[in-house]
Amino acid sequence: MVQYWLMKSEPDEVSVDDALAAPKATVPWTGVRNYQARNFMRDVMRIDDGVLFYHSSCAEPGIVGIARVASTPYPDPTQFERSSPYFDPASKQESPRWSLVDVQVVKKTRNLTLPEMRSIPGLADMLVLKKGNRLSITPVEAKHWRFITKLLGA
DNA sequence: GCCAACGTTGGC
DNA sequence: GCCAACGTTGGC
Repeated sequence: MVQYWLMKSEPDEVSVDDALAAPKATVPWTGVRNYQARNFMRDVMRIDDGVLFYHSSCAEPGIVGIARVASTPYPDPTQFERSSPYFDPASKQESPRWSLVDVQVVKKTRNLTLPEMRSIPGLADMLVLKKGNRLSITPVEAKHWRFITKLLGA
């Protein structure tokens, strides 16, 4: 069964435009260092799951594109790169701690901003809007996916 | 830059 | 296993 996700990226690191410019509009979702988010990628996601591409930690946080899960999980290479900010000295090649999936942008949309999302009653119970939420990957209910993709004409 | 909220670490 | 201290996220 296809599931839906919201995945946060800091546009200073990888924006939706950066992803679109990549080969096949596909980027490895590097840098996740939270176990819950990792478990979603490693254990739950399937190829073709729907993804809301979200810009965080920026001037106008919001959903900026529709994407899809484009690979099965594999070890995040940055955990082994000594020069990377995501280097994890405790992770071993033979038992990698951090996994990721590839994400392919299907369509860039207008920015459905965080304030606009908060203003829509039908979206109020989205996990990403819950107070104190810091999780960079959250599951999205089918009703929310349908509402948002329709709203964005995607 | 501030700070609320939450996750992780490590001593005990 | 508890929990204080610390670090990070991310909106504002």
